[in-house]
Amino acid sequence: MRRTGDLKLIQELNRFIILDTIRQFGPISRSDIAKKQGISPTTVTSAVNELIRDGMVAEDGTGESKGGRKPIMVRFCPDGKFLIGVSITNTAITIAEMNLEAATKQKKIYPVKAGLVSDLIIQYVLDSIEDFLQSVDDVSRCLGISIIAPGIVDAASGVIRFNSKLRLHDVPLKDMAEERFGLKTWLDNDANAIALAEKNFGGGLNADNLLFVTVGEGVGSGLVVNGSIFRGSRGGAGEFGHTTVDRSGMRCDCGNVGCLENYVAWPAIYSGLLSAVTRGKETLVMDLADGDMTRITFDVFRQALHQGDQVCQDIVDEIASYLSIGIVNLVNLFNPSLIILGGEMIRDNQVLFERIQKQVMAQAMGTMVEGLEFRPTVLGADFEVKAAAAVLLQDVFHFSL
Amino acid sequence: MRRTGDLKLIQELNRFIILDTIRQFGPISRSDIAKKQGISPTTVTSAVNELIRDGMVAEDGTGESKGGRKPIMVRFCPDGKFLIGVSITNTAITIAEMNLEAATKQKKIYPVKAGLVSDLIIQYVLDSIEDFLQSVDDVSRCLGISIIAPGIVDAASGVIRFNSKLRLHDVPLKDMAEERFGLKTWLDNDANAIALAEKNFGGGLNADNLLFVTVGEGVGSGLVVNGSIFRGSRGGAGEFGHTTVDRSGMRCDCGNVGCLENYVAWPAIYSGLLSAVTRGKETLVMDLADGDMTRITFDVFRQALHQGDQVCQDIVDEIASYLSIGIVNLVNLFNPSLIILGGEMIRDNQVLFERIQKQVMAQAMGTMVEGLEFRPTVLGADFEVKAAAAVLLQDVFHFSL
DNA sequence: TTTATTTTTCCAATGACTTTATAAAGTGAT
DNA sequence: ATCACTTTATAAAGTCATTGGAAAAATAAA
Repeated sequence: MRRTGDLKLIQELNRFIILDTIRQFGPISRSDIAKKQGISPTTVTSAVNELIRDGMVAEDGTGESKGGRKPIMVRFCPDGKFLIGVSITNTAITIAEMNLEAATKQKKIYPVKAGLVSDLIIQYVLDSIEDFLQSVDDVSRCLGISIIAPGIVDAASGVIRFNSKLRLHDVPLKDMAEERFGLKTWLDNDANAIALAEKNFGGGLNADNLLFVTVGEGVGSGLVVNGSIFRGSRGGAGEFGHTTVDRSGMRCDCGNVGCLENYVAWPAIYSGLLSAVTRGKETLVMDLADGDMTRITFDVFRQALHQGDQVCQDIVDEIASYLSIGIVNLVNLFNPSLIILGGEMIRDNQVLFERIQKQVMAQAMGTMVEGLEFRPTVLGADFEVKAAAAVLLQDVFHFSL
Repeated sequence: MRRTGDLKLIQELNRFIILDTIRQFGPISRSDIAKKQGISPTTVTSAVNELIRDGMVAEDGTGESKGGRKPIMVRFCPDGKFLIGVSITNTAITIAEMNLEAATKQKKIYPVKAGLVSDLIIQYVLDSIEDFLQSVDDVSRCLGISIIAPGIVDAASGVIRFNSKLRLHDVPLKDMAEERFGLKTWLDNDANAIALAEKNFGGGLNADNLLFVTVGEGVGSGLVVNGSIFRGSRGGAGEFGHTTVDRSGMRCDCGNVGCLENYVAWPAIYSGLLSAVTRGKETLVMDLADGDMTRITFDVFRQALHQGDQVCQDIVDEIASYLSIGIVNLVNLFNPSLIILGGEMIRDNQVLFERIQKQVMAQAMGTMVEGLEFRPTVLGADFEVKAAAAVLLQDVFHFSL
């Protein structure tokens, strides 16, 4: 049943607008809030008083008089409430307590042992959250738990629909968490959440349509459309890694041919390096890995590249070429105003970054690249839990810091 | 400035919910509306009476008693208000007066002479609307004018940003029309509008994410995401025709390589037929065109195909192959639940339709094709103005008939 | 000191909603 | 046929978040 209009609705809406105004423009006086938003001073006063009672806002001294009584400034109190962010990956469960600005107050990492999959990993996630909640005081001020996970996630119903590595299939994690902890819970896809966090906390404020592309072990993408995460019909959108870029390319596990992931993700790079080595090509990677090919990692690759290794440079050229085709397709379809590149492959790889940027700007349609910007990720170490926080804050407050 | 909450807002919302309920479930009694939507009977009564005064709703006899007083049924009156739909194409301006169910009451077609471009075509559009408005009575019951046009259109600001054939660049058509006619005006891209109309009037009701693909003179696509049109950052989204499907393909005018449009749109087909003829291949098309290659049209091609012409069959195979790659990419990115195929190339071409369907279902990712449906267009002859109506009705009433 | 101005708050009025009550019009058992 | 009960529609009264106007508080400028 649709939400109908009643007095509670308009109050919620106005409280929300007023809080957002304080957050964005604070410290600010009650009078200025009223003027800025076209709400009567009376309403602002009562709303602000309530927000002060809730601990979300506090008075903050007096401002400069403009010819009369000095204004009493009010400011946003990000520590008035908090939330729990949870990130599930193949290697670790990261859990953090964060305030309303997604600043971490405490964080714990629960390692995932190899082979911990299916029901067991879900139990481990829930047990880890329970453990974490021990160290949290005043649960009444907790807005809820936000969980992000790789794979195909149906955010609306809170179900992990599919994750091949963790062997998850239709896991109603949101309901499970809500029942166990009695806290409202959100669940979303990791790349989408990171894209949202990049927009809201990472300086993508002016970009209503933002594309996040990550290249590492695999290829992922997250899409923010009109300010909120774009999800497909049942959450399964943005499988950028499995878009065809070469119709005469190699067959992929997914059933298609010429999938992007097969050309630019680490497994492809690794096998490219091996084949170069076996063909006797001169490359620094084997030296840097002490002759042990199992020790060829991203870092080794990056190091060789920085030292001018030709094999690595050729590989980067090829990655840039394939990735650019994929990104051009996305640009022509979505017309984003900001593209953020992340992941191990692009980190500390200025050459690749610039090559992609140049090629996309040249090949995408003219009207699409006007004003199109490229940026590396800026979220830093806590990006996973920040991403989780972004999902919750967007839903509760439409926050974009 | 954001809209703030006031009493008017809740009234508008409730009126809207009540009207929508009557439209969807009518004839229905006031009491049933109240129960269905959780609004008090009193509110429903006063809202319905107002809607009756506005001519949007009428009483419609009495229903069966369920043990008490007989209910007075009310029903939706689609003719209570009307709207003007305008479609701009390279060959004609089509204008229609339609009711709230997008049923045409009158329609005129204003032919566009070749070479009528730039400012002149815009003047011609406005003059045509003025002419059409002469034959409309009671402008006070007109909701407004909705215009759809090909090219890159910024719906939010009402500007045609770019149209190469009509030589339009940053034309603020919405403002021009509003100023001249004093009627609220909408402006949107044609393919997007058609996609929305297919969803709202064409039986795509259950599909919140719908993809519309048209193949004819060019390749176009429209995308409905979460029930409303997906537009890029400044309206320029869905340039499906210029997504790369073959990285080693031919260079396109747009600056990219291997663009879909170069393989599946009519100009490509036409030159393919010509080259077959000049190479002396046996084909029916020349016979059907009376030996005059300028008379080779879609119809000729279709006819030859239906008569089992091998050259045409091979071409259809190739179109299906390329188009499927493009659509698979879209499916993997957007995860739509319904794909609607339209345009001259697909009309009356069951073979192509089925081949695309089969190939996409086989090559797209497994989780994406679960429940994915394919359908041909169902809008019929007035599809252009119906599409325009869909844009307006969606914005004013969120209507989906 | 007086006056004007700005900020904040109190209070009554507004208006759209809900609840409660009432009337109208029916069903069905006695 | 009568009476008890339902269902539908509307009228009257009550609720509550808003607004506008007035008052109070605090300050600058004359």
